[in-house]
Amino acid sequence: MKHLQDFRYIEAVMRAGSIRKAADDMNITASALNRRIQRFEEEFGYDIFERLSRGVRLNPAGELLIQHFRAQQSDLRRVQSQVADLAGERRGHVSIACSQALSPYFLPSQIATYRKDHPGVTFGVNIRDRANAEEDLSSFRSDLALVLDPVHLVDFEVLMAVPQVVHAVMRADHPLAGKSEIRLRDCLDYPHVVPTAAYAVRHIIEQALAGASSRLRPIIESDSFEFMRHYVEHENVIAFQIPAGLRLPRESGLIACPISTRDMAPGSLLLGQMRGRTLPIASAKFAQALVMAMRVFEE
Amino acid sequence: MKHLQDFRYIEAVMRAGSIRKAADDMNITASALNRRIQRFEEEFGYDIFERLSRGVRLNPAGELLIQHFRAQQSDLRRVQSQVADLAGERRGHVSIACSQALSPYFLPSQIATYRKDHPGVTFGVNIRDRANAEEDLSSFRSDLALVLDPVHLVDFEVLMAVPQVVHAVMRADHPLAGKSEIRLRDCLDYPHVVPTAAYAVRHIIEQALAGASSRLRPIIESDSFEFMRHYVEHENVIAFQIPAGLRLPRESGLIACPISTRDMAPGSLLLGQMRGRTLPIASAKFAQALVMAMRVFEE
DNA sequence: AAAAGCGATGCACTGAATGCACCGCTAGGG
DNA sequence: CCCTAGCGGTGCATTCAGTGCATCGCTTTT
Repeated sequence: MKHLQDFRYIEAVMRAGSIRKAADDMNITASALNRRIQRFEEEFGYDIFERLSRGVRLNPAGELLIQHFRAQQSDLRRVQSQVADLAGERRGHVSIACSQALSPYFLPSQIATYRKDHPGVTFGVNIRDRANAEEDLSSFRSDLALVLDPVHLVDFEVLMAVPQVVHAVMRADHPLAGKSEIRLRDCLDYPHVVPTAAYAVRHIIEQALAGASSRLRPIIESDSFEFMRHYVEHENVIAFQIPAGLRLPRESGLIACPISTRDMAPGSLLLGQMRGRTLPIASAKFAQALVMAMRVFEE
Repeated sequence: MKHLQDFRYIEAVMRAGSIRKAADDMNITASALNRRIQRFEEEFGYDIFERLSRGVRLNPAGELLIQHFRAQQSDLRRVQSQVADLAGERRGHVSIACSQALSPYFLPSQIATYRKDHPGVTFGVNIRDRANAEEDLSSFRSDLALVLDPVHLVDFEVLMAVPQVVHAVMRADHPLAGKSEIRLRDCLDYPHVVPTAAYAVRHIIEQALAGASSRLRPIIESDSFEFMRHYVEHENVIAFQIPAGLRLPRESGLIACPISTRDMAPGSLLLGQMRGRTLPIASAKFAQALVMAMRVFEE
């Protein structure tokens, strides 16, 4: 869309940090780009860049403006999607930021199910940790976010929330296997692997241990749940995961067992969007489908 | 802002109903305008006008697009206002749609009070009946609406609500004067003047009389509360008004007396904005001040 | 002191947007 | 039944806003 050209240039300058570099990126001369920005600032009424000796940087006014442009661009896509819908095309694109835990089973199966009914809809899946997912929403990079215990909750409008009790994952021949629930301190007596601090599961465990006498003594810290789950198959250790991130068929030889809620508060798996935003048709419909799917985790 | 030029042209065509008329209005040739619109439709991906033999008309896609443009334009004003605010200019513009009842006393005094502290803020006051006020919000013509019993409440986000018992206004020498509250049927035994059907006060009275044996026999129907209040000074009749629309000093010789709530449900005076919209700083601040002022009508 | 990198600006040029003239079509009226 | 008025659409010449080039003045780095 041509009327957003200025925005594209401004964003390029913001990214590049200098007009000349941005001009190079955008295949235009620095002088032309410079004048575009000067003209825009004049029309807008205020400078949006502060001129430094080594380039330029957005000032607070510019930050506000970028946010406006992003919202506007996203809303235009929503309008186009709605128009496509009433033109009977049934197309659309859904972008979703989600926690790593959901990437192997939950989200793929949900998307596959949805695409059976809506083959024209395409998806963008961005794996983000609990802090970054919200930023994805507010910068309009993702329409939806599916996150365990997000950090700030500003700009995060909750569409659905379900509790997720952390489970201990172990081999079926582990001494603790077979119980209906496990105490956290029992887990710590055995070798265990835990996620790094960026992950909600780690955060929940740390919270549970705050003030307690026991401490984590992980033999492995990892930022990959996939790695940890597979490691359990090799060494008889305990890993931790939430139900929505699990699918353990009998032949895998692994079992999952809930940690007692006496020891540990359940996490909250939240589906959310940017506060106040009207989602494109496709994203809104998919969010609806996710809400239905999440009901299985409700008590 | 130059990047909204296409929008201005599209809106002009929508208003004029034909490209040629719009071209005339916008001081451009019809061919240039025609091509701008064709180019835009191509970029956008869908036609936004249906071509009739006597001109053009927005199709549903166009309606959606216009709504998008209006929201975008309004949001750009908000950004400019916020930038002005952080530039220390403390300027801004507040547009408010309000019921006629509030135009003589309540709103002027509120605005005057506000402008004492914020002399840089300008105002646009649009008198609208209870149906039109909401349309003003959703087309972004007004930032705020202060309305008695609005009709639809779609897109209307309530910021504050206070009850308003309809009062009978009469001369101090009227037979009914001096009571602490009046029954509605007693009013009807005396000559009375009522607002026309577009007004909430009339609607409340009609609702109260639905199914009752008494009926309105107004000697005058008017769409001006100002006229009716002054008419009471000339002929000893009863008029109706809400407290927020009244200010009757002793020397006016008029008194107001509440109609018994046994006869008539109180109306609701609502302050609202377009649902989900982020208001410009100035409007949000003024809304806050109005909310405080409306508290005096709370029970 | 020199070099490198930056934003700003004067000047000539180019191409996208415009204006003009005209086409084909439809609705409404004599 | 034709005829005219009004409409959207289009080919072509023209114009001016946007661009590229060269260069300036400045700051930072070497």
